[in-house]
Amino acid sequence: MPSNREIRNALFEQVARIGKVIASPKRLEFLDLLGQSEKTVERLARDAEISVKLASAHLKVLKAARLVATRKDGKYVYHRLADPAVSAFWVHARALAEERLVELQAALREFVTEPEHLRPIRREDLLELARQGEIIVVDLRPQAEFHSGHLPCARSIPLAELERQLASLPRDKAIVAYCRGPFCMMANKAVTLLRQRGYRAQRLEDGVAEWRVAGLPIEAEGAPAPAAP
Amino acid sequence: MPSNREIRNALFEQVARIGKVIASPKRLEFLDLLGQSEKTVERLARDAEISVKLASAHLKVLKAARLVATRKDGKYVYHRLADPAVSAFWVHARALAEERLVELQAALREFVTEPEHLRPIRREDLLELARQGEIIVVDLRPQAEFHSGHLPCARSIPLAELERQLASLPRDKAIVAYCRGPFCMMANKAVTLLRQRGYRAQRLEDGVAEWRVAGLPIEAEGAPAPAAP
DNA sequence: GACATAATCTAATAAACGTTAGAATATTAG
DNA sequence: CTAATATTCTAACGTTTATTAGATTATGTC
Repeated sequence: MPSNREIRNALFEQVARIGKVIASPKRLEFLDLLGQSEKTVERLARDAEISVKLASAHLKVLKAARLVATRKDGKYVYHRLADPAVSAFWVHARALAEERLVELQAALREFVTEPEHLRPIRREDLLELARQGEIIVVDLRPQAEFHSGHLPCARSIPLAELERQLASLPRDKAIVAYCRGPFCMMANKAVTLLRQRGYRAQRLEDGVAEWRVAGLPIEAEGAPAPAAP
Repeated sequence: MPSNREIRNALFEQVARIGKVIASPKRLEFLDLLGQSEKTVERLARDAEISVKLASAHLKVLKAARLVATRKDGKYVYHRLADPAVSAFWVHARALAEERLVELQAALREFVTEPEHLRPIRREDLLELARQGEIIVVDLRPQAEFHSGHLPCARSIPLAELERQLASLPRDKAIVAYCRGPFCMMANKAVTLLRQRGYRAQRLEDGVAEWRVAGLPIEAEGAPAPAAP
C-alpha cells in the first residue's frame, strides 16, 4: 500500500509528463502545425525544417502522451491533435510565455510590430466588417489547412499563389491577412507584398486556434481534406 | 539579420522554456502550494518533503521563468506566484493531463473515488446551500492559506485541529470538506474522520485555484497573513 | 517479385537536468 | 562581536534527453 506521499508524487509526476512533452520547441511547433490540419510525418518534418527521423521521434513522444493521434492511409501515417483541448492548451501556454518571458516579448516585437502592420481591429469587428463585405479576409495557409478549418468569410489564397491571384483582389477594399497564428510569418509576407502593390493590407495575428479559444466560430469544408504529402 | 526560421525557432524555444519549468513534479507541486498562499523556502521544502537546498534550486528555476516572485522580510524570503494566470495555467495543465493520461486517471481513482466520498454536488449549488446554512463548508488547510483566500462561507479548521474542534460542528448538517485541490489529501482524511464520528461528510475536490478558474468568487481576509515559518 | 517511398526502430554520442554535499552570504538575537 | 537561522552558490555525480546514422518494416507501383 503506497503512502500518501508516494501517491501524491505519482500524481505530480504524471502532470510533469505533459510538461516534458511541451519542453521541446519542435514538439510545440508540431502542436501548432497539427492545430491547422492533420499532416504526415514528412510534411511536418518539412514544415518544421527538421529530418524525418527526428520528426518521427518527436511524434512518438507526442503520441505516448496521447496529445497526438494517428490514422494510417496506405503508405502514409496522418497525425492529428488527439483533442481540440490540446490546441487550446498550446494557445494558453504561448499566452503565458508571452506574458511572463521578456525575451519572448523582445523576439516577437522584432518581427510583428513593424509600425504599419498594427492590428487596431477587434476580432468581433472584423467578423462584422467581413460579413458586410467591407473588407476582404485572406487565409494564406496551404489549401489543405484552409479546408480543415478557417475563419468565416475568409478566402483561401496560399502564399505561393498570392502574386498570381492579385488581379482578383479588389483595390478599393482593405485586406486582412492571417495565417497559422502569431508565430507564423506568411501573413506578414503577404501584407508586405500587398502594400508594395498599392493595396490597403493589414495582418490579423490570430490563427484558427486563437479564434476558437476566443469562442468565435470556425468554418470547415465538408470532409477534412487530407494534406498533400 | 536572423532568418525567418531562426526567429521562429527562437519563439518556440521561449515557450518551451515554460514547458521545461513545468516538466518537474516538484516544481508543479510548488505551483500548487504557492497557489494557496505565499511561503518561505523552508515551508515549501517541508510541504513537498524535499531538502531546503533542492527547494531553493527549484525556486531559482521558477523565478528565472518569472512564474514566481519573491519578497524579503528579515531572515525570510517569501515566494508567491508572479500572477494569478500562473495558477490558472497549472489548473489547465492538470486538467489536460487528467484527460489525456490513462495512468493519471488510474492513480487518481485509487484515492479519490472511494465509494462514499462522491461529489454529487454542483459548485453553484454548494454556494447556495452554504449561504442558506444548509451545509457547513470546512477549509482544512493551514490557517495562513485560509487567510490568503478561501471559498465564501467556508470555516477554517486546519486538519490538525479537527479532532479538537469536532464538538463545535452541528451533527444535523452535512459537512463539505475541501483543501488544496484534487491532489491534496487533507479533505479525504477529514471526511474519513467525520464519518467515523457519525457526521454526514463529503469531499469537494476543488481548491481555491479551481474555484477561481470556474469564475466563482473567493474571499480573503484583509492583509494576506504571512505563512508561519 | 523487384523497387521506391514512408515511416519506424536501434544504438551511440553529446548536452542538459535533478540531486546531493560543502562552502558562503545575509539577517537577527544575544 | 558571536552564534544561530535562513537561504543561496558551487562543484560534482548519475540520469535523462535530443539528435544523428544505419538498419528494418510496411505499403504501393512497375
